[in-house]
Amino acid sequence: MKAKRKRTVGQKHGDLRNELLREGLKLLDTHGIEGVTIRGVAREAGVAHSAPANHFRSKRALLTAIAAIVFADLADRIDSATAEMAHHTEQAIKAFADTCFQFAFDAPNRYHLLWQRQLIDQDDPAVAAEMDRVYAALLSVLRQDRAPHRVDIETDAIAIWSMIHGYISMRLDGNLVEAADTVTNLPRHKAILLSLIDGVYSREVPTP
Amino acid sequence: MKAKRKRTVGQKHGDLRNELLREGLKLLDTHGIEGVTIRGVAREAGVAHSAPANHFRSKRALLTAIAAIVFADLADRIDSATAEMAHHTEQAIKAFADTCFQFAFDAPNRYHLLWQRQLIDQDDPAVAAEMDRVYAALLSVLRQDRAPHRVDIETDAIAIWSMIHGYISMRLDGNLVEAADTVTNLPRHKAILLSLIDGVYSREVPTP
DNA sequence: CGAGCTTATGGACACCGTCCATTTCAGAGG
DNA sequence: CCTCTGAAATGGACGGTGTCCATAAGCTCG
Repeated sequence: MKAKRKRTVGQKHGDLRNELLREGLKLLDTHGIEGVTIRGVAREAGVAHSAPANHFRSKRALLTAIAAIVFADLADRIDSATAEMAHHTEQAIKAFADTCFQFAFDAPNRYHLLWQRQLIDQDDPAVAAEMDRVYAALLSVLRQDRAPHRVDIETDAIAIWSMIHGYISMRLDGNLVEAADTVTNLPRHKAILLSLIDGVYSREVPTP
Repeated sequence: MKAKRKRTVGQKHGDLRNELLREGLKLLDTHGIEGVTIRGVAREAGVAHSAPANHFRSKRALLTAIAAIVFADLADRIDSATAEMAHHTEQAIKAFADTCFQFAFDAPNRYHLLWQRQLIDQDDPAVAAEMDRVYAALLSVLRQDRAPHRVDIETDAIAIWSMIHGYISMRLDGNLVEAADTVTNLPRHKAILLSLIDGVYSREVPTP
């Protein structure tokens, strides 16, 4: 019966893989994406510089594994936030957007990592699964309590996600906005964006 | 009178600085942002690995100079595209958005570089000036032919830019969209986005 | 107990950005 | 004309990185 048993955790170090991931998240938060390095996480974990190679075949694989954790966290938050609003579509959309805002502004480095195709493998099964959970949550919110005269749900999802992600990116990267603006006007901007999303949700079908 | 004269161009190499920038743009297009390296541009230009140090104090300075060129190109395109529509606000907004789409999908690496705060110095005078030109073009478009019952122009600008930049980022990074979708549906998505922008432009004032 | 596999180690290599001393050379001033 | 100066280019060095390699250590199971 132990034939298919999971590998025993207690090798030399015990649980180095997760230890490396934890240190990677710490470095990500404190020193940015550029601060996450194979030798760095090894150093923080107190092992040789080449030890991580046994758990991650490349730096890309390490960052991908970290991104999967971050994605799962985001998906969890979105799920629980929208679940409370399951029967109120408009509130659920707001909850979805607000969860994204909160997450991105609380941990900008984590949010950034998720979309860096150059650095992570978005086709990785774990990453793709968690990304699908986020997308599925948005679709699920849009699916319920739906007016009959709308365009298809995917189109609404693309539009809403464009606005949410675009505003977050603009704020995190400082695009086209004065620096003074970025701190003081966050609540106002959030309200505007949410009203915009309302507009998307209740607009007519565009002429094709 | 020659005391304040500009430095003669014909030093040893003649025009190494611009040569390095040209090679940098080539590497950016062909090998992505990660492919642009000080030693790389020096190699392509046929000079010593430390020669660029005389013209760019750091890699950040090199990438910033490249970004300034790219920004200027984008601003030029936007200016000429919107100038033709100077008396038709709705068409001008579409022209602005379409120019951004075209630019980003034609040269994704260049577009990406513009917003990488980690890599370039957005407070650099040249970069900031060109970024302001883009923002000014959007504001100028919104300023003319304006209905009286709107929110302030900056708010509209933020909303419109969020959608344009968000949609581009989503497409370039493959966010939440199936790969098959990304190629086939571009014209459709563009139409949808433009109709969304119309919605922003003609919406009512949100409750503050 | 010993075989075998996984894991950890330390060294090596090729890059990279940056700093440094040195050399080269165009142009200014005597 | 000739020297002098200072910017530009060179080559070497250092520390850091990702990746590969041979080796050693430790656990599991036959």
